[in-house]
Amino acid sequence: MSGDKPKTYSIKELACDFGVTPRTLRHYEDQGLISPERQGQNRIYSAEDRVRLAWILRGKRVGFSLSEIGEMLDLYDLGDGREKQRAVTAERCRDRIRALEAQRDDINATIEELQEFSELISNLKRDKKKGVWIRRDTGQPLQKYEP
Amino acid sequence: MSGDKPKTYSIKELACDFGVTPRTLRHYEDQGLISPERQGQNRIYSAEDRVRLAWILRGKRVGFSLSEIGEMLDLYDLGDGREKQRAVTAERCRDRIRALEAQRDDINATIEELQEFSELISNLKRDKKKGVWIRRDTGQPLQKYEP
DNA sequence: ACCGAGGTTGACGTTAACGTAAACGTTAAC
DNA sequence: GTTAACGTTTACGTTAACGTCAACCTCGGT
Repeated sequence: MSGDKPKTYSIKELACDFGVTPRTLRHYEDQGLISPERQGQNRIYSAEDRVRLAWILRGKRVGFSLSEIGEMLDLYDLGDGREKQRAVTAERCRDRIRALEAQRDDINATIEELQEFSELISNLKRDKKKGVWIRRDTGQPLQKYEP
Repeated sequence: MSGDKPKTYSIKELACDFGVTPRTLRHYEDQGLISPERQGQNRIYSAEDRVRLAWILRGKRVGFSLSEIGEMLDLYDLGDGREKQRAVTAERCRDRIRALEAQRDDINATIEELQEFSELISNLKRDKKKGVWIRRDTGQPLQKYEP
């Protein structure tokens, strides 16, 4: 009735859906990040695999290595479920969060500096007499890094 | 009076100040990211070099490659200062900003998911009868990824 | 004179994350 | 039946960002 054909994907389908190559997916499998089912030899990817892959790729975009991503995915598998183990898992989770927050701060700082700089050079003009660059807003001449 | 000894740094000083190795600094120099002065053979790093290095390392932390960082540093040197060139520079700047903002969104999404998950496993408890995990808050059993 | 602590330049090694190519099997189309 | 389009495994190649090591200089101290 409802779950007749849960929609699966071939390796190439899934790959170009996400803008990567089949080789990449096989590589992720070698690293234990995804384990699609098989029809004979061929890999069959499920909707869950899609979600996992999305996670992996976002992990990559924010700068994690494959093994780090592997660890994080392992967290989702909850280990053996013992209390202690779960406490460790939760703590690792929070570590990651802290690292990500620090990274976000870095990004914000970088954005700000780029923003300032972009505005600076957009507002720059030439003082014909002195042959020097000055800022249209403050009228100040350019300090460091004069061209 | 004011600028007597503008404070310089040896390679090792600067390196451990930033928690990297001298080799790393030489490598960055090979890639054209910093060009310290020389006293004979020895490298002498200035305060400006320090700032540059800080920029480089933050660039790394947010996931840029050395060559990308190189391009960004080149931006600061303003090319030859021609109008067109400066327009290009400013646009590239804004491109970078957009990329960084996208990355920040990714980070935020990842943080949120980790947060949710961390809370989930902290609130998890065992249903002795059924031998299954349920959530302390909702009372719901665990769905996907059961251990 | 000698040593150790710092510096230098090669140059080769390593790791991660794939790319690329070879050699092969399967299925659908012509 | 053969060609094309897909898949498979195995294995070597590549790039980035350094690590590591050798072989050397040079300076202040004892």
